[in-house]
Parts: sequence; C-alpha cells; structure tokens
Amino acid sequence: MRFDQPLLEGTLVRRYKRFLADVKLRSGEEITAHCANPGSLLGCAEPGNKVLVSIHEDPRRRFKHQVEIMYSGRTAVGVHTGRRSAVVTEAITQGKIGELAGYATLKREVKAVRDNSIDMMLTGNGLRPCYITVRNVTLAYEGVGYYPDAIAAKGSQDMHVLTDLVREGSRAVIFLVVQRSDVESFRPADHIDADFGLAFRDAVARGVEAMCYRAKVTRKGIELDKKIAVDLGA
DNA sequence: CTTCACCTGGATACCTCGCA
DNA sequence: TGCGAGGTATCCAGGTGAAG
Repeated sequence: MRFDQPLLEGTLVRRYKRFLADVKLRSGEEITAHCANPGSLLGCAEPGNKVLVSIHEDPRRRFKHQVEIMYSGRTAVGVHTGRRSAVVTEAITQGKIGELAGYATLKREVKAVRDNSIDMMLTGNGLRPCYITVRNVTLAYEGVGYYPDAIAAKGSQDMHVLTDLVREGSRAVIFLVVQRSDVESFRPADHIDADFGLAFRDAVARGVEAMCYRAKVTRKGIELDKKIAVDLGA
C-alpha cells in the first residue's frame, strides 16, 4: 500500500474527540486533521511528537488532512486503522503469507453468526473456509508489541467468536499487524487487559491460529515485512 | 457492579436509481 | 444493458451513560 502523494510533516499539538488531531505543519500552519484511530494510541499520541499527514482534496471531506503516521521516539507508527485491511489483503493476494495461500477467493467484511468482527474470509480450492480477524498493534516496549492498548470487552468477545468458528469446523485466524519497525515479537497485553490475555490463550489452545506480521511503515507507504513470533508466555 | 447499546467523523463497500 | 452518481449500511474501538 503506497501513499498517493508525499506526506506532510508536522508536530502533534493535541488529540481530542477520538478522531481529531490538531497538527502544526512545518510551514507553521496549524491544521485539524482526521485521525482514523479512536484507540488510546498509548505512547504515540503525545503532544510534541512528529506526525505525517496525507492530503485529500475530496470536497465531501470536512477535514482535508488525514493522520497516517505518528512517531514514538524515532519509530514511525502507522495509526490509520483503515489501512490494515488494504495492507493485509494486498499481502494475501500477492501470496506473501504462506499460511494463507492457496485459496481461490477473498471476501472482506464478512458477517459471522451474530457478530461482525470478522474482517475477511478465504474460501475455495476445496479448503476449509478460513475466517480472519485483523487487529492493529501500535503499542510496544523494548522490542515487544502488545495488544490491546486499552481494556476492551469486545477484544475478548472476538476470541470467543473465533473459537466457535473452529468448533464448527472452519479455520479461524487472529491476524495481528504491527505497524512499527522496532518490534521483534508479540505478546498479549496482560498488564492492560488480563481478560483479553486469558481469552487469547484459550482461543489458541482451542485451535485458533494467531499470526503476527510486522509492517514496514515509511513515508512512501505501508507493507507487510516479516512474520514475528507470538509469545504466549504468561 | 456489570453489561450493553449507542455515540463519534470519515472511509469503504454495496445497493439503487436514472440516464444514455 | 451498462455505466456513473448518489444514498445507505457498516466499520474503526473505546468512552459514556442507561439498563439490568
């Protein structure tokens, strides 16, 4: 996934109302940009941090600027949650993800029974259907990526949905996309949401596949880079 | 106290409609 | 019939407040 045009560099002034961020551009101009990530963005959304924004001239948009990347120290972190689907879809269709290769069709935004947390479904070629839920990982300490970055009841529920799909005979995958380059392994964030950690390990024990890939985040674009280890150590 | 529906601003996917 | 334009539904993911 490449950005259509060069990103503008600026400094985060403040983030508010979940989806908005005031940014002071290098030109000195202060703008309000849309930030398509209502999560806590722990460690990234600090006032004074460097950010990169894209420009969209679509007249229907209320905010022409879109926050794409925030810096945590010197590390670029992709914060646009909408990009993850594009990045993962691209990697799957290009066959970059061995575990998910060989399917004939990929459907996005699939509805699982009584829930809508499934991001995509792979089918065809006589294989069991494979349901995938994709999560963004933006939080990291000392080379380890963590999810979630805030307590979320929905996170645990998603794990139960995936477990149910496995029980019904399908493949179910939780696909973690780490949108920062300073991470070598992934762990559930027990210190933030212990329930999620339990649900995550339970789901894996029951056959849900946990895959974690690191994305290369640059001002040119975002693409999956390499697979990293999922550490279940309690 | 816990659970759950609803809310936020914009993107995206999909559906419907009108016109050529 | 086929295309584009416009409208609608759903998602992001946690905060909030109401209901149980």
